[in-house]
Amino acid sequence: MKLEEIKECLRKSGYRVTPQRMAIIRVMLASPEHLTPATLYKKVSLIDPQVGEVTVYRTLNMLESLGLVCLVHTGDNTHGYISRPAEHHGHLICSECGKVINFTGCDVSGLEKRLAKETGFVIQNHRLDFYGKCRDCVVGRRADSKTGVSLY
Amino acid sequence: MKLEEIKECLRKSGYRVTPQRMAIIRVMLASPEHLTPATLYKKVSLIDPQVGEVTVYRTLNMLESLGLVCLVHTGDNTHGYISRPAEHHGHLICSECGKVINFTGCDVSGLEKRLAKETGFVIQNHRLDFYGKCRDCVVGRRADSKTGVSLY
DNA sequence: ATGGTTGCAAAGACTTTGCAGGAGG
DNA sequence: CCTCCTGCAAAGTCTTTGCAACCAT
Repeated sequence: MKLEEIKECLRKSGYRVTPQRMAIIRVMLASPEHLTPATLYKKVSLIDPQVGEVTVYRTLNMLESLGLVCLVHTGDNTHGYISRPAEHHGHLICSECGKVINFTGCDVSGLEKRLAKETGFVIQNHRLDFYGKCRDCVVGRRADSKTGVSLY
Repeated sequence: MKLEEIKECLRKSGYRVTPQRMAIIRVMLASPEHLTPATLYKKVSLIDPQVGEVTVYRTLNMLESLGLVCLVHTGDNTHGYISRPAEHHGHLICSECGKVINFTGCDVSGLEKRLAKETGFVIQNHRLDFYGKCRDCVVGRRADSKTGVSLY
């Protein structure tokens, strides 16, 4: 999703477009990997030291309620957010460095129908995540994406 | 998994079998739904008021590291644990009352192979969760499983 | 102008840790 | 008997809230 579209989405939903929010969204869009609130805050601070950590939390909550970002759980009781592509997708999560790769084409509609029938659930959404080690971590090079604060 | 098997598993792993741990495990086995640490603590307190909340946390961490319980995320930044059946399974999570139903037969091996090839990931595990409303919540009756402290 | 937003500080919720006494093997 | 375990309290971490000033519209 483009920055302009997101601005439109905010305005339409009655939210204001502020420099802080734009800085946060810009960092999210530029990051292929998931970002914890703390990491996001550090990255945002690099491009706009004026943004407070509280605003990061508030903005993330707002973006999630609008469906513009997506919550990703990474196994060890931590979680991060990633900007949501237009279509439904799943995640490939590296348990070593925390890298998250999106993928599409997770067709589970057959299973979904079966489960709805068997359980009476009205299914609204699903999440399919794979956990493992990414190429870099398998060969030993340790990507620093978890702790690093580089902007991209 | 049966209580006796779990005892065996603890002993084999060098952990001791204590009344506190048994009380916690018994509650987990008796609960079809996921339990947050706080809820689990309340339920355990009903059958053994001597067990401290800290022990619940420590025991959950131990059980998870042994793979005997399974962490379930329930959307709104909360999480719970559920005892893990022998075979791999996914979850059907009710966003209304928090009920969790396990299901099996989530065959995603084709997708898994494709992703491993495309990304170089070594995939070790996956999680497939469906979110929606359970039969009870759809028809309006509100199950009290989220806040209730009844033992079963 | 005016009502949503921000940053600070503080409170709140959740989880882990240090330590002395106690219990399992 | 030795080591691991427990409970308490305290500390630590993460997230939310109250409030006055600020700013987008």
